[in-house]
Amino acid sequence: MNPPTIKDVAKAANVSVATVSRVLHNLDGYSDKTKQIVMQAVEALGYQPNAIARGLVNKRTQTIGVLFPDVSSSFSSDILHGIEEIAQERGFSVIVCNTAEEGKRTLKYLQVLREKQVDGIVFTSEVLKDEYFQAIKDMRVPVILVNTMSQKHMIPYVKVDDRQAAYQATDYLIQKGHREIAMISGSLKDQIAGYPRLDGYRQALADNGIEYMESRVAIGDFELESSRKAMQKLLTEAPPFTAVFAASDEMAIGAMNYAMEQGLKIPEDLSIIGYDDLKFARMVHPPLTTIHQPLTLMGRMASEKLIALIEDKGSQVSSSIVSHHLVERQTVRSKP
Amino acid sequence: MNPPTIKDVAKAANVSVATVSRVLHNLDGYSDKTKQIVMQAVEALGYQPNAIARGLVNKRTQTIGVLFPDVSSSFSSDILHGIEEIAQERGFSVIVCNTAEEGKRTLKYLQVLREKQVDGIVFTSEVLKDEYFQAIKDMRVPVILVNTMSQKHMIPYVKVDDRQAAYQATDYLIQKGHREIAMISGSLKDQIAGYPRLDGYRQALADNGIEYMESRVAIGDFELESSRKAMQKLLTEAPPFTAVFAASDEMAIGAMNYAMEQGLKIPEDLSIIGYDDLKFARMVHPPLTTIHQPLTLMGRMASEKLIALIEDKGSQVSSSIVSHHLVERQTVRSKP
DNA sequence: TTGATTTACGTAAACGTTTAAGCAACCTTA
DNA sequence: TAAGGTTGCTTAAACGTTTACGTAAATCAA
Repeated sequence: MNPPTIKDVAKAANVSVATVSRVLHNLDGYSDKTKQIVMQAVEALGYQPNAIARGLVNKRTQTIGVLFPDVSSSFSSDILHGIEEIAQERGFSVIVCNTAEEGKRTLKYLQVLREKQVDGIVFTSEVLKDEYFQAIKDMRVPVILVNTMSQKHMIPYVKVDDRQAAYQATDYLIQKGHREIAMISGSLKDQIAGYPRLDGYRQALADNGIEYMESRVAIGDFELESSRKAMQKLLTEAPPFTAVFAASDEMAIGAMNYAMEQGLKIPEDLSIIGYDDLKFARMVHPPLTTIHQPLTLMGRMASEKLIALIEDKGSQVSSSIVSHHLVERQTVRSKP
Repeated sequence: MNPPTIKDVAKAANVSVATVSRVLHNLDGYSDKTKQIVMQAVEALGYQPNAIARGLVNKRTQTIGVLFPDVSSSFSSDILHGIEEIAQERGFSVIVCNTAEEGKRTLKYLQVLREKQVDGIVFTSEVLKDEYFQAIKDMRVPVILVNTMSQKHMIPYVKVDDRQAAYQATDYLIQKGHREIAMISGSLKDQIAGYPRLDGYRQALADNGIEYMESRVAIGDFELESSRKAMQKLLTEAPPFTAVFAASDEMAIGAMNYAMEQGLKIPEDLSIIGYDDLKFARMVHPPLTTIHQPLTLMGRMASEKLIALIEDKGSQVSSSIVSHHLVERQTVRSKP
């Protein structure tokens, strides 16, 4: 009635469970004949190993936990895709956790992951608060950061160089002949995707001898609605500009839509460049020129690193700054 | 050195493990004083239960597996979000599986889920092949279908009525005064999102006394590129039309972009209605009028049903046809 | 032939829980 | 006071594996 266990197989094959276990694992210590018999019994009973029991003795679950601020975002799910791909290749399962950016939920999830004895954790797109760090440290499993990093703790991470990418985006606009360039930034308190991108923008202006004007930067929250407002503000209050660098694709698109509604033509009247290259960047019209972040690749890399740490404790893995690149589509025009 | 176990707690509190287990589970059979002592020991040692050991004896892992054809799609990740939300509320973890629509991968994943002793499975957006069904049946855990169903097997599912939704989309165009209506459909072999939607379209035409013309339907694969081609074909080969119903948002957007590139104005020259209401439907310009599928809700419902089946075997849960609705944005105009 | 080595197993402990069964001490009740 | 109940525990088996250790038989070397 119950699923057959290794004992049932042993009984059926008239050997001990140790022998069954050994043939199942391709160890040695049995004759070819016994191997045949055991295999037949396995077949006949339809035996499937129980990973829970195995996990108990091995202290390994072949499972990793992944935390996202919002699993349903295009951003997160691309990363997840990469993580899952490698994990599955290497025989690991992944438990997804949606933190909703809430500390309580996050901590609760960390506890669940601990109780479930996951072998490692990847933590994405949020700042690693001290309490999270402590919780993870307590559970003594490796952790990899994706699209975030920690100054305070030496934890391997995978991310692009936001400052440099923002620099490049801005510089591109400048090379295209623009000199009055506005920016729609995320919160400056955001040490990952906020401040550094603004800083890259500022640096690019400086290096090209263009004055930085605070009145030309508006702050959003990386999402659509906020950037419509930001755009409205820029259009009414800022000194004139011919191009905008938005710190996320979603904000770029919000800005673009608002501008179009105001009768501006993109890119004829206004050039826009985004950041992320999410799937919908190429779906909008005109398709968005933007900074590409290789999210799936980042997920894969994180998975690789994590599994390396799990399988070879002792080994040190380093952080990776992955290379972004600018993808030219149709929202930026050359200014004569 | 090793994490403390229930035995360590027992030793520290000078009681048996059974007693510790009971106070941890709020059963009775101990005095208030012992409870205090045990709790103190738990605190002092920082004891955390081991869910693997627990799973072994309880034959319950509090884990469910979820299979997606493509985890990174906006569609899947919205469903996942809903599933995760309820699961976490009810104390379940979710393992994500990306089948990539490959039979081999799917079967491999089903085996992994079996070995990991998941308590239930949700299977989404793909036809449940016989071999999948057999594998799941063999593992004797409940399963819920989302955005798909099985004629052959009685398995509870959660989905919208595709035929009816397509009917409604088409009928809406007709009510808006259109009579020459093209359709960009998915593959007619697709028994879920392909044929039924075409059929709904056809039925709506018929009910309004409009002739169905095969030359006005083009076939795509639900994705962007295919619908550009489909649109091109319609524009060059089909009898003139004033509106298009696309069987997915992504196809609607591809069609829309192609039309705009050809100089058509949306919705002045051509009305378009989509299907899905994915996140980017409101991001494009003009924002897409479309059929809303409540994906997150569907995920939640699936989770609820699955957990009900897990917790109360014996109980029968029914399928749900969830209600879609049409969301009016700006890609359809009233024809005078 | 003898002793050593190898082969082919079996035995049993261990992993960290839950829980049925048992039991001593105390409390009722008649 | 004896029989029965209750309270507050402990003991030990069980869940399904892995694996260190033991051992009998077969093989080998000298």
